[in-house]
Amino acid sequence: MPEKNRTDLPRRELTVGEVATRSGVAVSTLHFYEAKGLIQSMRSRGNQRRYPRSVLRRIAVIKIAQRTGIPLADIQKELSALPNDRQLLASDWEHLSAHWEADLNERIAKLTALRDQLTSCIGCGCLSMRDCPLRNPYDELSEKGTGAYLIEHAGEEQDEATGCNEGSAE
Amino acid sequence: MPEKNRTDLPRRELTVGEVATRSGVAVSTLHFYEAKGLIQSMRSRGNQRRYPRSVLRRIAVIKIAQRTGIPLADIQKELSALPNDRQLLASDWEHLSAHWEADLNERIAKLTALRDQLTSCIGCGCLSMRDCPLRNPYDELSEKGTGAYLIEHAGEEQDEATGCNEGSAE
DNA sequence: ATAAAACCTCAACTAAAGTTGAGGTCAATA
DNA sequence: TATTGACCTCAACTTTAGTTGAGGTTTTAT
Repeated sequence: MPEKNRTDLPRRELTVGEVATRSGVAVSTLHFYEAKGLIQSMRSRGNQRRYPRSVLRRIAVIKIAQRTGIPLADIQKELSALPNDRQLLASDWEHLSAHWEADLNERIAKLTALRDQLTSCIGCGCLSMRDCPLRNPYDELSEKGTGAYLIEHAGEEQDEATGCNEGSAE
Repeated sequence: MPEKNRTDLPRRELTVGEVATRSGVAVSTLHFYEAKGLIQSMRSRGNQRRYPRSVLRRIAVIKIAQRTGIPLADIQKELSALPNDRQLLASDWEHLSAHWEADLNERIAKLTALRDQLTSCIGCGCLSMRDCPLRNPYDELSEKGTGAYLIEHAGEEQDEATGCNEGSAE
């Protein structure tokens, strides 16, 4: 029966193991987050990690951001760009969460648009390069300049001009 | 000026390069997809890949599925589980797209729930393990039995019972 | 016939987000 | 005090979705 009282003074610093169980992330992940600059730790004389309780809040924020689909590198940037850099204030949370909410909304809008196109194309199945909205992802295009549009439309004139519902006309 | 007429008989088999430009994916990606069993090719006497035109439709379907967030391995499974396995019929598309639509809807619902929680928590920021809906992702839980719930709630009684809006109470 | 463009294979590399293991140290308890 | 569980570092491995490069062959056009 490990993880016992451990001199349970009301408010001590936490060990990695304690942070791990209380936050629900693995010890190796805490090491990893530290290496990536997402969290910091103090060390005991014996070089073991010791965390202030505020790290739990920080990890909670990281996990929420991840759920919204933000990559760790971006989370790190935003956390470290905070005025103070260490403690997460309520105002920080307000700032971050508002930002992430906007991000989430964008991704939801994108997926919803895709879903609607898919819905309207289920009965069709033409996938025509010219006519099918599924084949013309302009939104993708504007979000990153891959040049996909130009590539996808090269040779368009004489190719793939299949009518709707032709099945497998090969 | 490469990629010229190349004996432009009305309907020939396509080379990798042609498939690449017409589908908008790189040649290396076509190799990769073939290695993963997502597409197949015939070979010329000189061992070069030759594709039937139907491969363009197949790639279109793969790309759409990817946009919805389906991993390639799953796409491969679904494509290879098709009655016929080679040509994509309109009925196949109907089947696949209906399935993916359901999948998409689920993901949209999840993100929307998260967004709503985020919205309601922006002004709060308590992130309380006990009270904050953002900290209790039951949906995640039911989708994969990570045991996150139990871990996240271990030691709940005496810890992290922070009230709302306490800022950084460290 | 020959040069250039396109193609081939195979191995190695990339990025993200971690996990696993080896070899060794620290700390709390019996 | 000794043991055991927790901890340390560092390197290597995992997965997904590809990309890059080396070294060599095939096609096509001139």
